Amino acid sequence: MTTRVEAADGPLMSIAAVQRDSGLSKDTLRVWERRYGFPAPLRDEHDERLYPSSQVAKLILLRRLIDAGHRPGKIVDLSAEELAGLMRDLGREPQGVSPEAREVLKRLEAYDAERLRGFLAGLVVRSGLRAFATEIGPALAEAVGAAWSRGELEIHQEHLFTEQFIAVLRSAISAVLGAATSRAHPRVLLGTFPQEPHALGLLMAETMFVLEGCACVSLGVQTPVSEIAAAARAHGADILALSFSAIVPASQAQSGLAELRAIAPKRAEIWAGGACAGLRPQPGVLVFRSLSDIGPAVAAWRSRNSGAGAPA
Amino acid sequence: MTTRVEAADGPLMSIAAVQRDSGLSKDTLRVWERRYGFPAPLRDEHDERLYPSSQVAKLILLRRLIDAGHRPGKIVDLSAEELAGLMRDLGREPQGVSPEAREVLKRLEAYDAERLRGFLAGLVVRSGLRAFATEIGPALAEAVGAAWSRGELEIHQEHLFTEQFIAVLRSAISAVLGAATSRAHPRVLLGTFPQEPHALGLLMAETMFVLEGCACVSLGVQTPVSEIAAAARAHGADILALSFSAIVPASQAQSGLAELRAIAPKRAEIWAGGACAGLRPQPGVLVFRSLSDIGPAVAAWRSRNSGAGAPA
DNA sequence: TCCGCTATTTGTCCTAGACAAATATGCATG
DNA sequence: CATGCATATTTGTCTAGGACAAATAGCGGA
Repeated sequence: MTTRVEAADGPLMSIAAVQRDSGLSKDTLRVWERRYGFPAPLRDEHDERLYPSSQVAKLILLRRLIDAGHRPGKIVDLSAEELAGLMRDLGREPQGVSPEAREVLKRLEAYDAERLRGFLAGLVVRSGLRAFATEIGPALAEAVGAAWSRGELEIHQEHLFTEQFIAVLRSAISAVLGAATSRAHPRVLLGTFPQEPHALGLLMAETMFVLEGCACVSLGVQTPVSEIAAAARAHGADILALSFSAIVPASQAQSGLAELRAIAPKRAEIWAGGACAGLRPQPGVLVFRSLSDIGPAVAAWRSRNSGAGAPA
Repeated sequence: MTTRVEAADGPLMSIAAVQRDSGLSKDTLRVWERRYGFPAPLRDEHDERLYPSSQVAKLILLRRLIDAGHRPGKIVDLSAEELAGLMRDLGREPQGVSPEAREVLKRLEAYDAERLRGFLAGLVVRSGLRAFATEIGPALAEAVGAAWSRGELEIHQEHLFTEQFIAVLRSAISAVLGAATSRAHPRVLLGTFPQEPHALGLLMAETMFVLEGCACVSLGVQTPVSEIAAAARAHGADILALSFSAIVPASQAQSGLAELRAIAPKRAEIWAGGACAGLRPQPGVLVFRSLSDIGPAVAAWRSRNSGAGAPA
């Protein structure tokens, strides 16, 4: 009755394509349809679901709001306008963005990659790499994320920011690396679990370790737990540093850490950190709330292990 | 009857964890069990599958062989030894590896990240960035991939190689970038589809465009098709460059390209390339078989569009 | 205000059948 | 002998609704 004809509002997508673009699993898409009546895809001649892009757009919006703490049942029936309103409330900054963040957002809106990169590089030079990696950089990343949830930026602009940020951090790291550190201690192995595709947190952590003069090896993102343990043996790592962004469910982070602790060499400490909310310490696993804690922790490690290469 | 007791050979994994580590979908895991009798996971008290790590290891091996062209039904019943034999046949290099590749493999086996990076950086300096990005680099990547299929390297060593390779390429790119290119033409937007997490091919392509003096903006990996189109408008892109590794099913690459062609600005050309086997040209989409074709293609673009900023 | 218990919500897992898409095979033709 | 095409097989993804664990909210008491 009230169902307006929605066909022909753009291409129709299969459930697999919607899973890709929305990040909601096929199971979830089907169970929402059963429970809430949304999404309500069309069907092809073989009864397979075909999602109009308007519904996909709403699903993506719902996904963002759920990640931010809303519950599916409460918001699934809201209209597109109401959802947009929630998004705006969400990204409202606590106490105004910094002038640096304003500048970054301006560059992103103009889609000016080159100046954005120059600006970020300038920030590193002016404030120093340490302050950039611990304070300024994370604040910028958060401001960009917030602007995105407010709907002021599109995903591709966030991608653009991430790319430039990574480029700037990488080149700063290799500049610091000039002073060789291969025989330094502690030997740090960095990585993320397979669920975690975000390289930015990992790179900021690497920056901190490099600044402390540690011997760093990064495995990059999405390394299976068993491989991290194997790499730890091969590298003779003293510390395994794992990065978790907010998208990783705390439960998965915890169980992954427990598994890693079980199979990693005993002499290697496990240090975990990142924006993931429910991250808690467990036996043999340290949790870092802030990147600036890494420096003191490395110093503490060194005084603990000052006797020899191997701990007591 | 012949089922040996396999419990307690390491931690047991849920179907979701196996999907992560093996890359086989839950649906596939269940249907293989039904059809071939493998895998044959244990069950917990709620009848949920629990995979012993020996079976997961075999699944990962099967996955690699299938990616390389074997058929599931033919190899699923083979023993671990027979599968290992197939892997070795697979990775047999056509005509011996280069001395450079030997050096790289040696460094990887010793897990010596720092020297590996130094060696790669030295190669760039000695042979020049162009030769490195088109010839030497891809050959090294292939040699590492082959060594991995032969079972001589572990995944974490491949990760390590990729990390160092990316670091070296990035710093070379930013060195070239010193000469500002923001107002240069063509304006190139680079990215990959959501199915494609590999950054390396994209980075090599970016290197080529930067060397040609194009104004490059990379969105990084895994950008949804609709966002690539939106970014193309914002950036005023002349060329959209998409990278596809072998893991992307050709069908998905083709349909994604068709969709992109439909929604991207008409004035933007679409250039696709990479190791993906079934990649074929389609109306409005050029396919590049080799990175070294990029240079001439850019020159051709320039002579086509020499009149004004906008094409005819 | 904080903690612990119970109720509700929500995502994931289950089965087994169906069929599309991808690949292989057989056969005819140049 | 190679090449193209039609048919057969293999393989992955989709379907349904029920079940239940895990996550979260709400309530009551200290």
